[in-house]
Amino acid sequence: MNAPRTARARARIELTREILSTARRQLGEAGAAGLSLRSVARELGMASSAIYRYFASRDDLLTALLVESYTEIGEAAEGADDPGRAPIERWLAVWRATREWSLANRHEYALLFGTPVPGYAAPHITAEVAGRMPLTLARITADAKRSGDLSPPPGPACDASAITPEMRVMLEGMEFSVEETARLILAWNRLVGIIGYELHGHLANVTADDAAFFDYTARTEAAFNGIAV
Amino acid sequence: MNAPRTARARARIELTREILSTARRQLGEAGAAGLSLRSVARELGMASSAIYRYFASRDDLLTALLVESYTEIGEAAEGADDPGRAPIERWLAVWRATREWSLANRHEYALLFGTPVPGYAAPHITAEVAGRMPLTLARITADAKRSGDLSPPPGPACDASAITPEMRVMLEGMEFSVEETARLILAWNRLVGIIGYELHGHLANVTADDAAFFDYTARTEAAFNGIAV
DNA sequence: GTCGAAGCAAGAGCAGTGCTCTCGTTTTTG
DNA sequence: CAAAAACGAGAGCACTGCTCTTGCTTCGAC
Repeated sequence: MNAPRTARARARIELTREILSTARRQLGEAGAAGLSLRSVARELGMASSAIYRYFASRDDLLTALLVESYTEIGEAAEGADDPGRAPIERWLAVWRATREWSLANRHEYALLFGTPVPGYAAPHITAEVAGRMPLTLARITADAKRSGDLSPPPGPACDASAITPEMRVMLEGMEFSVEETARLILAWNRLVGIIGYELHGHLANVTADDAAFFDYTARTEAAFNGIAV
Repeated sequence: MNAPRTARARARIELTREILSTARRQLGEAGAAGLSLRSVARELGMASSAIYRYFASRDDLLTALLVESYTEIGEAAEGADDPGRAPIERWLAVWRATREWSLANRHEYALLFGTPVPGYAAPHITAEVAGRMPLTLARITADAKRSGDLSPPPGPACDASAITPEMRVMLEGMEFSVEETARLILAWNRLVGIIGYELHGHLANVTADDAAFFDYTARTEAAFNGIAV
């Protein structure tokens, strides 16, 4: 950890933070489409060209916000998990915390799981931080399995070749079967998907009580993953 | 059906079609973000301002493309369904057709199920046409139930108040229970969600054989809805 | 048929965008 | 102390969605 030695270096990280935070605020207000580099610069009282000393492009700024958001949703999920409680309680808590973060940060959710705005791939950089939320679900399932509380219902078989070896590495030490891994992937996909449906209005004329239906979904997915009520 | 009487009226619907089709092409190439009204006008050899005689705004054009895409994905799903076959075969065929349409029209998929680009709600206009794809799944399930082939596994209960009465109306005549309805909603959500994951790269380091994992997902969801192998 | 009204295409223009380049100024470094 | 690197500001480019005005064509009622 090298501390900033010069005053200029200190000012740089300070200004970087300020740019990021006002960009975050504008993202929360107008969404990714409404986030304007010039507007951020205007708010900070600097020339728009000066921003480019800190972020190479608008997409770079968005990527920074992407990483920040992944971290936040990961922290929300992890923070809601209390390993001392029963698996189903832990499961529900994490699901609810993820939903609540998403409802409170819908534009950030859209940035993470919506349409990839420009064309950036955001590759391995976010792989670490993007895994925190789904890993929380995996940890709960692994703990339940360790204590013998995992009783998944029967279902279709999944070919082992359908899942990457990287996935096995990511879940290292949890000793999941192929089917258990596949079901975890589906649970993660479900959690993101059902929130997306709620946020994007696809449940508008379908669901009357979104929170209740979300809870039903969470319990359904818990049961599918073998976590008993 | 009033046929266009004047030459002007005929030219109008003709030009409207041309605008829509070149806009659709540009959408397929560059995505919704890259769709430019001026560029469409340029390609058609007309002034950009002239477009506004046919579409009140860029969002209006996008909404027209949205309706068109909903129709296409609905037709793809319906067209893949052969009522003479076994429920599981029908189910898989519809799922695969929906996935294939989405892979071939990823920008259109993004328009339908991705981040709502501007701020348009696109309300009851699309409710009819948006329901075609999920209704195909419902019809298969209803047919299976009618012939006594529906055997859904046990699972959490869903409170009836969580689902809207409109949903009951939409599934009129199919006589689904609350749980069956809820599971259908989840199947529809799953189909869209797992395709979105594949398209947006969330499965990049997770899934090795996307088609195989999709089939596994389809079978899983079939079983959850009571459709036997 | 005539003639006013409506429909239409084109162009200029406004406000905004991302991004680049240049030009002084300031700060850091050798 | 001087060379070098970092920096902020401003002008400018090419683009966007959208509006307004200006003429021209077509339509429909008298």
